[in-house]
Amino acid sequence: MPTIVDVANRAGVAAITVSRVVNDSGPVSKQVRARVEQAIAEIGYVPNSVARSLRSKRTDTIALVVTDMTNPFFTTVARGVEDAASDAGLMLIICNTDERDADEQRYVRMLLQRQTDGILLVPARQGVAAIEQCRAHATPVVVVDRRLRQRAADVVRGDSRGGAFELGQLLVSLGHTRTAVLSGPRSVSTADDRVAGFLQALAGARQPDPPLVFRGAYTTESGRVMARQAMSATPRPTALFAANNFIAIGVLQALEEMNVRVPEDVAVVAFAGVEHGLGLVELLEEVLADLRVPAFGLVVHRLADVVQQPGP
Amino acid sequence: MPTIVDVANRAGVAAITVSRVVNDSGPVSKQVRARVEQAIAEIGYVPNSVARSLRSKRTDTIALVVTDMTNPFFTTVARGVEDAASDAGLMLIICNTDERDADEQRYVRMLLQRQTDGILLVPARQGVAAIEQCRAHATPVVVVDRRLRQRAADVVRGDSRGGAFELGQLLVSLGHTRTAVLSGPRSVSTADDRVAGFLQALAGARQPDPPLVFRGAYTTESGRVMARQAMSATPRPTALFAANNFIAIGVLQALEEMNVRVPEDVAVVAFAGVEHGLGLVELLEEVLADLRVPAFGLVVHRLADVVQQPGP
DNA sequence: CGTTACCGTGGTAACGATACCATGCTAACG
DNA sequence: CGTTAGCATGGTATCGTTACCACGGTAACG
Repeated sequence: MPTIVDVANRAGVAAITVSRVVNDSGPVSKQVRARVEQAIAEIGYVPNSVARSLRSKRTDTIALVVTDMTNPFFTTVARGVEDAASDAGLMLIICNTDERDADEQRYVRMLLQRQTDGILLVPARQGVAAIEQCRAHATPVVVVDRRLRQRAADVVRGDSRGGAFELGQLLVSLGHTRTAVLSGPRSVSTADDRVAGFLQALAGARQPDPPLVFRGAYTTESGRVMARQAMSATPRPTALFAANNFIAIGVLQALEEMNVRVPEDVAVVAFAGVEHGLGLVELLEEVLADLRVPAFGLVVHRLADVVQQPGP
Repeated sequence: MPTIVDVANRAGVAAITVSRVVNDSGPVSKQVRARVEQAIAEIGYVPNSVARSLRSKRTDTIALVVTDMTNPFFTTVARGVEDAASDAGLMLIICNTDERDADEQRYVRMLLQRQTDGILLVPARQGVAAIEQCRAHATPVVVVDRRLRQRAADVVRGDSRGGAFELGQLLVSLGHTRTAVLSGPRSVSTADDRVAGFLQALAGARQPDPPLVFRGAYTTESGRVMARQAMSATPRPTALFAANNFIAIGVLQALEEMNVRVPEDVAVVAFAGVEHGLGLVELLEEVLADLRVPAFGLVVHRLADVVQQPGP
């Protein structure tokens, strides 16, 4: 593989001059530039970003660590991030943690070793260890789609509580008297917030029977299990609220297996639509646009209702 | 950020010895190993993969270039690839070309500069330029989900023609007499193959009216347009075959807008299910397992019916 | 005309790690 | 006891690029 020195020799200049031509990073006369460009074309020189990164300390690479990129919400987020990254000349590494803390930390460690310029993290739980690692390495992190107990990092997230509140109100307005919320793991902030928002909406409506609360995982399988539990309660719920799309799929599967018709026998609503995430995608695109400039420690948070300010 | 030399100084050994401890790449006595490990812990040393890659010429990074990761088929593929890569200690970069040759080439150029160890490519068209670039750079490429005219690279793909043939047979067996196939762009092999397989199934069934063929893009919008065109043909088709999931969504949207009921008024089938891709995902996982060992020039193709052997 | 200022170019030393070769030392063996 | 083998460790060069500093030359300016 030809190197910058090969180009330099062929063009009869110094390596640094070739570098100036390639990166447009200094003054080069028209003639020399032409000679260098010709030499590059002739020997098929491709600059080596690894060597460049070693000197410049920038890899022009960012990472998105999600729980599962198969979830359409995260797919949409990832696509938005990739578009923005691409516009900024960055490449995107994607990692799936499946909500496992150990994998999250393993990925973050690998990303730090690679000198990734910045990390967008959807923490499995609270992500404290991972965030701490990044901080120690002076690598910018932005937490996506999760609220943090400690204000350890900048956060960009959708409004889980508000969305769940609205869905709860919707069920109330439809006249449902016995509802169940089927949510994700404890200490995952979106799962907590969706339960809280839902219960808040129901609390105002003085129902004869209190809403049922189930906590499982953000998976289809868990959705099935919780749906069966919910439907065997007395009195039987007339409406189910699935806290994410996978749970919703599991719920629908279980109901079909049980020959329960939707919506005739039971109503199902879900915090699932990608539309809930669209604002998030746009926000992330802006985050990335900023990010380009010095680094991305200085993310500007724009929307107070969907965004949590970083700690002091 | 502490370097290997800092660790070495603190432990009172040479840098190379620290390297041996970190990578387990040579004999180190128990005592020295302990001293080094303590020094690493004390100063929080994190190895710099960029420097390592410069010497070792391996980045432990591969890339997946798809047309659109939002497409559930590619999402599934990407997830499978990421799992396999992760098991092999590799990280995964994802790129979206949106079927644009220019973006494909731009991404491949960037990936080559970064010394990516291997590229999984879903070509926008035939991908000749991109494949040629990789070859010139001696970087392994595997083409995914597309048939190539020239046998320029190893290929792993699903059976578009066979799948479409089966769907065609299904419609025939249901008694449909006028069908339409709504497919993707010309010279995209899956789009061509799905038309061909479908027509082949219909050809055996001597229909009163020939099947209609529409070619657009693999997008929702194009699906809507083609659906409207198809439904205004005389005689009106009794069944539509959407060649991918986005076209299928567009078709269903258009039919709803037109107040055409599915399946009462018109049947809709689609080459859309991720299930069509599951075998592909497993194959890719095996490809990656192989890849780990020397590089991945030597991909073993296992399934004659879904795989095309590389040229000599 | 002398000074300042910048343009164009190059030399050299890093960046942080590892490949390669060398060396001292202990253990095993006939 | 001498020789061989191999373990444990280190020195140095190198991967390909860019940061930093230096330097000659020309143009602008008072």
